[in-house]
Amino acid sequence: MRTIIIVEEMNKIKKTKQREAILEILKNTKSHPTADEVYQKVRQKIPRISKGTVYRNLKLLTENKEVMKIDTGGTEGRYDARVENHYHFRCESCGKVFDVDVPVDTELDKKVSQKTGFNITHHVLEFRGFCSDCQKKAIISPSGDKNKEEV
Amino acid sequence: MRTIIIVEEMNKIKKTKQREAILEILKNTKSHPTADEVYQKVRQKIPRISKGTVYRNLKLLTENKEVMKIDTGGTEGRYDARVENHYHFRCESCGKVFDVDVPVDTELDKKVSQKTGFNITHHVLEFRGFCSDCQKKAIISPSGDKNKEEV
DNA sequence: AAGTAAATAGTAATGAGAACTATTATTATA
DNA sequence: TATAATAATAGTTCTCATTACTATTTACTT
Ligand SMILES: [Mn+2]
Ligand SMILES: [Mn+2]
Ligand SMILES: [Zn+2]
Ligand SMILES: [Zn+2]
Repeated sequence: MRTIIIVEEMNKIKKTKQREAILEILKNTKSHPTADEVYQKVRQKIPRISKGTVYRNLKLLTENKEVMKIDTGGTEGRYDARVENHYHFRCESCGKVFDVDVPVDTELDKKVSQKTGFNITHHVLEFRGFCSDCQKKAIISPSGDKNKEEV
Repeated sequence: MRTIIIVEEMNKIKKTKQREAILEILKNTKSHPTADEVYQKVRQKIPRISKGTVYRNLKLLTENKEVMKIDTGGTEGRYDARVENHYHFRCESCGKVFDVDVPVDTELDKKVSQKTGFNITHHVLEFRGFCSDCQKKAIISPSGDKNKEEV
């Protein structure tokens, strides 16, 4: 009787056109789309793709670090093919998310690690406010008008 | 016929023991509880309180800036009676959230505002990694054991 | 070409949170 | 204090993002 040690019993990941299409879409957009937005886009190429497939592959791609999930700001996750750590800005009016290209402060992680004793792997930084478009659109309503009433 | 101008037709907020109990709980904890955790806690004082009441009041208190909602890190919102901006650390193993007391970099907001043209009101910063407890608990499994197999 | 295991489409289930509604509690007023 | 007005509650249903399930299809191995 021979003894065989199987060193690695790895799950083999098969290449599919669905997953490739999803990755391609994320590589070609800067808008940080939600799962549903990715779904709408990929349907143009693969009309019979199911939403479950989109979710499953977004998760897989995230686990494999081929894309990153932005989990800040409420309910919907957003996806980003730019996988190295970087910062974002989220408009509190329209909800759009933009890249903010200032250097990532890795020293801060070390500093806080020292101070707190936590093992810090990274940090997530999101700026909030109003984007250029929403600033333009903002209409200052005449003071009090809404709640004035004649009796 | 007299003309009366009602300058302000304000929604009057009534004081309730439910809302006061919720606020009290948040003021007396540092653990950044979820809505459900607040619900479990407040039931000890008001057993017949409903979950909807907890959600509604957490929203109201957040709108009134008496508490703040932490909306980073996935699905569940967490609540914090410390309302001035400050940073957090989230353990990626147990999910606990801790305060990180380093000064908030408001200059960064100005800098990014200038650079991008966004009207930035604030930023949200969350450190990620493993808390002290989870570092201790971590057991390094003998290399490959899990996937070794005898045939 | 045949065998296998992973991935898919389609559908059902889950779970956080919001909406709805009849009843109750709080505040204003006579 | 009694009465009236209306905000808030309890309990329930609904919504919506995401995951789980399952029979069928597809990709890779031999
Ligand atoms: Mn990005
Ligand atoms: Mn805090
Ligand atoms: Zn905007
Ligand atoms: Zn932990």
